[in-house]
Amino acid sequence: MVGNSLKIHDIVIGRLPIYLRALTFLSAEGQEITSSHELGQKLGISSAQIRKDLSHFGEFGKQGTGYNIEYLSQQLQRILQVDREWETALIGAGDLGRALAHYGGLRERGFRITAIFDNNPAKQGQKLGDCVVKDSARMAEVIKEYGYRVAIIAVPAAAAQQVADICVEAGVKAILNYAPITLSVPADVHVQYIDPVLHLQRMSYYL
Amino acid sequence: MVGNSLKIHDIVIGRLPIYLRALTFLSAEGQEITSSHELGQKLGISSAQIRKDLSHFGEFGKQGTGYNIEYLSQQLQRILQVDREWETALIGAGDLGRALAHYGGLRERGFRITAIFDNNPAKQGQKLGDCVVKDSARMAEVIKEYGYRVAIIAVPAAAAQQVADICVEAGVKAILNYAPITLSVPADVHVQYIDPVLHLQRMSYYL
DNA sequence: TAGATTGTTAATCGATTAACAATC
DNA sequence: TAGATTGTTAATCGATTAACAATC
Repeated sequence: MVGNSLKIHDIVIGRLPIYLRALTFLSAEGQEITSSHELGQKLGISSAQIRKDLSHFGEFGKQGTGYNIEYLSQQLQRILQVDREWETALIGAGDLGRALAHYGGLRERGFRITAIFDNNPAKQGQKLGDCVVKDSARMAEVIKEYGYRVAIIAVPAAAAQQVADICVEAGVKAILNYAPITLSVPADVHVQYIDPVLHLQRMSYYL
Repeated sequence: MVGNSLKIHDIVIGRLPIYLRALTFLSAEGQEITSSHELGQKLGISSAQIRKDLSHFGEFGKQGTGYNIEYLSQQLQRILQVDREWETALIGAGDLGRALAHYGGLRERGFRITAIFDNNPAKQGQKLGDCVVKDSARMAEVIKEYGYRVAIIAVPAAAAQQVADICVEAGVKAILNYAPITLSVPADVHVQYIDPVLHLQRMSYYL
């Protein structure tokens, strides 16, 4: 059955990119067909869970055969809205900003950094990846003019909330925040966090 | 009641570093006391959940008053085993490795990169943060000799599984993996993943 | 056909929350 | 005391899994 009207929970959405990543990997290896069992084995997820997750969005497999990798990839890309390229603003041109600007994996998977801001005059004018670093003072103006809806915050913790406020005010609806603080944003703005130390501390508990 | 014998679930462990981070932030602002309600407000987590999570490990608050921030911080650090410094090996001295090596936040919060490896001869011998980049060929030897139990993988996807295998064989028990693939490791080895694109794709679903 | 695998149901399991006695 | 907040219980809510008919 195609998408009954019950709300799909975010935890399900969170697994779709993992499935997509695994499918892309298999495809690159030349494989054409896979099964929920094989995918589950590789990802450490039960096959039932994978089938259940996918069933929220449609029927993508064939009984007895499994899933066509290319087709399922395309469907997941469509569902996740990464069958297009999202212009992404990057705030912060430090070491981390530099790494992100140079990372080709973003573009391959639906996101392209096309504007970079930093408040350090020494960085402004520098070329990083495809972009020239702009003054942070122009952030609101540029985000509004080009209609950026996705931003990556890679500035120190002390500046992150202020940067987020400017992004939100300018129309950004999705923020990937590398600063080690929880941001305060309106309910219609999505935030995801990356803080390596949280992950390390979670593991050191078990050591 | 202090730690009844039921297993504490990993999802609870995963929130403790977030609480610790918020407490450190409040402490830096000069605040001495907080409540589950205040913490929850700042983090977007219910106060009941915070109290429940903490109750797995002991009684850290006072009725009518709340929690002493310094005391609770210390207790969380002890529980998470970050009341010490974990020597951490970093594999990969590209842009990302460089950003990690320069990032002071790791050391402040319990993890210190004291060995860096790269298979590119041009990188070997370079100084990055406190370390000189070593040949990846020496990885197993160095990890064994100094007893590293924590490693950060910041190499391209194609090399990540092989690097993980070497780390595991040499005794590493906790891996933070930045490569966009799911690693295959023995059950007693913990892996955490950071892939910015997974987060971005999770948000673009809603745009 | 025989074997394999899907999509879905129902049962189980785990996580979250509301509520409140205890008490600072 | 009066007000506030903890730690804990019980109820609710959500997520996962086992099982299987359908069918390729």
